[in-house]
Amino acid sequence: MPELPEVESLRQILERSVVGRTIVGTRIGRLPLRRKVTTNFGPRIRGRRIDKIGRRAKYLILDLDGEDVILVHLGMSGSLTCRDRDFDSSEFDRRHDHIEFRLDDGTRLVFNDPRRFGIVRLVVRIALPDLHELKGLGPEPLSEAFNADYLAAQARGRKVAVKNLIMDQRVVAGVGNIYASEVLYRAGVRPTRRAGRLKREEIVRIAKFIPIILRDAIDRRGTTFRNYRDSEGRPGAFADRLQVYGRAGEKCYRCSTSIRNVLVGQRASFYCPTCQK
DNA sequence: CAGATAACCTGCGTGC
DNA sequence: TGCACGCAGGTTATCT
Repeated sequence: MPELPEVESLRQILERSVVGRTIVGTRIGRLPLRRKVTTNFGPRIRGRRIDKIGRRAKYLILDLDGEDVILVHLGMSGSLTCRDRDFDSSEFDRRHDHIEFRLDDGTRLVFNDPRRFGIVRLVVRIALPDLHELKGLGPEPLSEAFNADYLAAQARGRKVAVKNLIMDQRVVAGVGNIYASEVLYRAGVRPTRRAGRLKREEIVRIAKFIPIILRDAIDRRGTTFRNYRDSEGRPGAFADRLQVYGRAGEKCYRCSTSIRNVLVGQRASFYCPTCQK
């Protein structure tokens, strides 16, 4: 269920805990996931050192020494957690633990995903840019490439609801359902507005708040709405900052109007009918 | 082509 | 308690 801030928080945790560690073995649980991991997975990564942890959109990229990288997507229900050496191995959950990476310091990195919408793929590094998963992704919302002019160009002539536009990974990579609602609340724009009908000033506000909200969420290690936990088992503190998501029927913190929940593109979308036009 | 919808899969909370 | 139902933070194939 993670969006960009949750994946980035995970990246930062792994950067501190597993970079420099060598994979000494793997254990396979249920599988398959949304895509095949690769053939010969275990033998191919045994003995490889994890050199770097990167991120692109909601994808995590574990850089190994040699030519391979491991691409990870958490889907709706995935998690990648560290288990230390005294974690009882009988607690390996064959139903939802799909892959366990055993590291040379005795810890284990476990990919768990009940709904199996996630992806773990071993690919060669040079193939990364052409990879089906990464190919069509839009700019990183925290990069210079994402700005008001760019967003205006993307919105021009489009009839989709603005919320769908900013959740479209080809337009901007990393915004999901929670942060889309939060961004539009801060920008004062209703989620149902047609993208092509937005005024320049509204586009400017949306483009401005996307990185602001995402950065704030990263600083707070993401959002725990239901049961999301970061890789160290801690809930994300951005939950306390949510202005509209999950607050249907509750009062807007700014004007006390009752927050509404409407379906936009089959997804729950929360907004304040007074603060958002 | 853009846009809308269905599908993928499982768990959990709710209401009867 | 049991059960049917709706809903979930994502992506993508397939329709119109």
